[in-house]
Amino acid sequence: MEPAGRPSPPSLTALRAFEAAARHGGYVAAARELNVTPAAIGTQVKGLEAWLGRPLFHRLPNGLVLTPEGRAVLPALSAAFDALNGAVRTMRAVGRPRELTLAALPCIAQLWLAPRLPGLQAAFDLDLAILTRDEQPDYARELVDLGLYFGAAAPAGCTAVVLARDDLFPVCAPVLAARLRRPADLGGATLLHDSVWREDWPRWLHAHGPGALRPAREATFSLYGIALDAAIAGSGVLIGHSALVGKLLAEGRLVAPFGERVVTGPPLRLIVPEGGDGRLAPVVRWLKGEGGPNSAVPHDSLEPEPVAATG
Amino acid sequence: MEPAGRPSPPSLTALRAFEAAARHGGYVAAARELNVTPAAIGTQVKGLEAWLGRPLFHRLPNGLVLTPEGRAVLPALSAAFDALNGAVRTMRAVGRPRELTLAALPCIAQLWLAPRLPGLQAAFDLDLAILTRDEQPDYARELVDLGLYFGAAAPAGCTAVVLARDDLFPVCAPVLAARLRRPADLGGATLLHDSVWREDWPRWLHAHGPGALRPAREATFSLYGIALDAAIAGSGVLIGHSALVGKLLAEGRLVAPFGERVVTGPPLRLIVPEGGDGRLAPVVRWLKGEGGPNSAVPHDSLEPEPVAATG
DNA sequence: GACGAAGGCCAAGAAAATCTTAGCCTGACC
DNA sequence: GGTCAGGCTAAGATTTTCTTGGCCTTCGTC
Repeated sequence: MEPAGRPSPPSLTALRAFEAAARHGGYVAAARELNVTPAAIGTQVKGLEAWLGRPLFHRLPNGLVLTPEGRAVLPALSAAFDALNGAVRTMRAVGRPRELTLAALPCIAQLWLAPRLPGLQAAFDLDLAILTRDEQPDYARELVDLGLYFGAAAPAGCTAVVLARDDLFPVCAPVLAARLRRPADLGGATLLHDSVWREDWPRWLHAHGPGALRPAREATFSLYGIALDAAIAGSGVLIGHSALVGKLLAEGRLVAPFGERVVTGPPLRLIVPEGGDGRLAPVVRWLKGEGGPNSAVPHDSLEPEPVAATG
Repeated sequence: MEPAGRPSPPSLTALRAFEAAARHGGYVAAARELNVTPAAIGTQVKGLEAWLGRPLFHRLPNGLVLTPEGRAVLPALSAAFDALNGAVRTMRAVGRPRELTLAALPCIAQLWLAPRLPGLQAAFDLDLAILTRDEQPDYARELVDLGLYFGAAAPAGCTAVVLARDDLFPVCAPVLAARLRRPADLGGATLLHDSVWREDWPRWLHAHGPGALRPAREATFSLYGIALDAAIAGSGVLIGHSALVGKLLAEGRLVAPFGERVVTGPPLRLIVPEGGDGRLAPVVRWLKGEGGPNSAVPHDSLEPEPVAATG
């Protein structure tokens, strides 16, 4: 019953499943994007191949590779779905002009964005939806108007505005700082880690630390915000991100015992999907204005120099 | 459960239903295009409006009118679906390079195309699918590679090649022709009609007929091919279309009793959707070559003049 | 002014598409 | 050689989508 002859088009679901699988090079990733199981993707792709009458993927033992046919149609398909998603985006923007969806790293949402939310809402009368996600969303596919992430470059199809440079340096509660005069003193302290930023301490120590450091204790937190709370509570020393801890430093709840010794990470960027509606521009401008003054880094010497993107 | 907050996109089905409804300006037409019932379209559109949070159509007593929101998003949506359909078209072309789908008016399929099919298949080794439809398909939406219709102009998004001019004139079996020396003689004959070409006789009579004609009898057929069979059988006089009856005239099975008295209708055109794959070009060329010689009109005076495409 | 056709709306149930679960298989990698 | 990741399949469940049938309004016709 498969070569029915009637040129009834394949289902849109199948096309979308194939497009996602082809773009990601695998069912698992495609399934994640579409919020289904890999088996569902596989079924749809198989159906599409049946409709076509020939395979779209070579099933190699270690994964999928597009056939020439598949490779030939993927660009057009992807472009079409991008257009479709763009249409949906403008549709929502037209339908709910006051709604704005922001995606951000959880810690950015908590530490950078949250304090600025009242001001943002006061300035624009917006209904804000905050989406906290560890990975940047696919702006072409998801209904996200803006993103807030650390990154060296803008994702494809987006422009990016640097909101604040990001310098990494140890921070701790004032009571602990008294005992920390030189990096070597960290040997007697508890080092606090964030699980997704495991490299923060190694990077800083590599640049500024004593040769071999064996800290007294270590603790790892799955959320940077919690780690910061622990640091404030005096539990140990955490690597602070200047873009996020500026306010806490200004308030004196945290101090930077080795203030001038920093390493520089990718800056905090505001990601603006291209082709967005005009109502975004003032918001972008406002957020950009917020970036500078309020995220004050504690070292004047670092301020004037504009940040260059690193590979 | 409708304002869920999660920006999950609307279903592709709903988008497609809305797009079709907006394009056609009504659920009924959209339902026809998508092969569902109007109620299904209505449900989907309602769901999309619920997702959006505001209506896309004004429900006026006499029909639907797009709201400003709807009007704002329609172009982008239509373009996206056009792109999607284009992608599917190239997909199928890539997957089955030997397959070609031709849409044609039933009478054209029977009288013009059928005799040429063997030659076409011999020339190109194609798997042909013939789709007979009274109305031209929407080439951007349906998997149709070529169309054969009478028409004054090419549909939007298509180019057209004139295959043959179309002149209308009475035809009948030779035995009947003896009694028809002047148009006034038609008063004693049976006039054969085609139900979709009801205007053929009036048009011809208006141009060439006697003032007031009361034919002896009339008969109407729902298919032109059947009407032609009736004419061949001597049942009456039919308006012949030069593009379709050339062969029958050449064989002598029909004659044109008032040969030089014709009215000209829209020419027979080959419709070529733009953006088609390259494999179409030779087929178009072949069909164009077929148009001239084989569709011989019975009057030499008409032959030499080449037909120019009209706007 | 009654009537029928056309078009849209709705609710309930049917049908179909889609998705998940669970188990199997493969090659890759330690 | 065990484990893991990724793809395949079948069967059954779930969700989405569609149809049916009835109601309502308007419009054009007689």
